[in-house]
Amino acid sequence: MTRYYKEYDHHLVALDCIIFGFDAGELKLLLLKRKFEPAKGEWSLMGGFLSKSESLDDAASRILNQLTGLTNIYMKQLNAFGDVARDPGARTISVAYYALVKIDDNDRLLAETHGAEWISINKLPALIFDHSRMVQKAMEALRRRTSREPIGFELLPVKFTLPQLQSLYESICQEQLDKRNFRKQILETGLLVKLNEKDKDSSKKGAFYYKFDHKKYQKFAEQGFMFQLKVKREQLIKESTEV
Amino acid sequence: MTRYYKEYDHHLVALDCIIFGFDAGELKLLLLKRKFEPAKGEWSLMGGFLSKSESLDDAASRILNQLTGLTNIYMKQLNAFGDVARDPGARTISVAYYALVKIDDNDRLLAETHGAEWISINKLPALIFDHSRMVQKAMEALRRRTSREPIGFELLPVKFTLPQLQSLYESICQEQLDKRNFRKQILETGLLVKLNEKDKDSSKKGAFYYKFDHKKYQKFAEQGFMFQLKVKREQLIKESTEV
DNA sequence: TGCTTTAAGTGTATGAATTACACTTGTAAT
DNA sequence: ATTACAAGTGTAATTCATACACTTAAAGCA
Repeated sequence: MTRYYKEYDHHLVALDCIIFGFDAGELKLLLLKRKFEPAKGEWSLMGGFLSKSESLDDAASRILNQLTGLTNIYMKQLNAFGDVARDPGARTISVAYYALVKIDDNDRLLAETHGAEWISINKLPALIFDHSRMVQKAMEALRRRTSREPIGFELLPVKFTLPQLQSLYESICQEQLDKRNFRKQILETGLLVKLNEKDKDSSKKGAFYYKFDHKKYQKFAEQGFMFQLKVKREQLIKESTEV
Repeated sequence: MTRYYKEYDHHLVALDCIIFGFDAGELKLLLLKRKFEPAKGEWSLMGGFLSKSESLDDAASRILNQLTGLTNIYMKQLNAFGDVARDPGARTISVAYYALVKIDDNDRLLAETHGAEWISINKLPALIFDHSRMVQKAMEALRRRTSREPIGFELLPVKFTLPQLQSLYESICQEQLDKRNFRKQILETGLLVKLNEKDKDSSKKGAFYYKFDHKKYQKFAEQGFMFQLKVKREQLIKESTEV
């Protein structure tokens, strides 16, 4: 395999995962305290190194799985970060991925055994290296993508209520939405199926559960149609410094 | 520097540049015939390898400069490509960048000495490895970004006419635009300055030259305002499969 | 039992933005 | 002087985004 290009430098390639979850009305990140030097004990994203035999995507999935036990998770590459001194341990290129997971109690347990914690996006501690910048970029990417694709559902349980969904969108956009306009818009897509069952936890009246119609969405997407939630325009414009 | 992480694999890291230009009413890419094995003689993006002492961004700029002699070019990271067998020469991670350049005759000359050619986006040859996929993604990124930021100007001479600008946008969006609506929209931004001079090449009447008001845009951008050209919405939605 | 409390759920009217559309103008060439 | 060609110009119709307030269902408690 390595017959060519012999004369060029070789580099460590890391993967870092920005893992988003939604719980108790808050958008959260799964962070951990670093267990090794350098910067041992400081808050960090979950990361790991690329090995010869795996693709970037595979490596990112493996690393997410190590921490959460989860597979088949919505994951997208964010960006490669390659400043010379970004990691004081060694020259390292890091490819960041963001993941959207449904927080549930099993995963919560596994994460805890790794010393990981779900921390609200509004209360993030300082992170090592350039991890805060990665998080910043991931938030922007998430916002832009959410407005074009129904990825919010990746962060909610299979059954969810409209108030929950709205609250999720509000967390992502960092902005209050009008209840009636939100419901009109989201139901207009025809991608939500109303269930004959209510969530009684958050109110006496109870809110109907809905589920997302993945099959229908699939069909639409294939035909070139895509979901687009219209958040106030200025919001998107502000966030659009990145591709 | 390399005290930590000793036990992990090291990798070749390449940079590949998708170089966009606009000429004769067509959006073009600067491509070259590969001068070395493997895949010698086949069409390829301009690329090179990352060295220990430079950041990804610096390396991408260096590589663009090698081919075109240009500096201070609009360049953005697109994505990292890391399939195990993407380059048959060796396991290589490639970070792709796209660049927007103003094609002019000097650069054209330099590029030619490297065996590079400007080729219309509509007549692209087969490219080596995963370069076609990179180009595909770059087109999508360009489209999305163009609708939010006035980067079209990076592809035109300092002085340009509105018909030229419209033609550029049409090439990028792959769609006909209405002349009156386009002019209204673009002039409404207040970012174009009309010059007292006409381009007579393309018509007897001649079209007034305009230039882009970078300073004014800068001020707007700092205040959170950003240019947004409204291409037909479906267009953008279709293209939004990537971040 | 009925009164209170709480969040869920519902429709319309106004203004803004997008779209569609056709004729006139300026100039060079004949 | 006439022709040919692209540049340049405005308005009306429609669609979309926004703002906004009351009713309903059910639990808890007097």
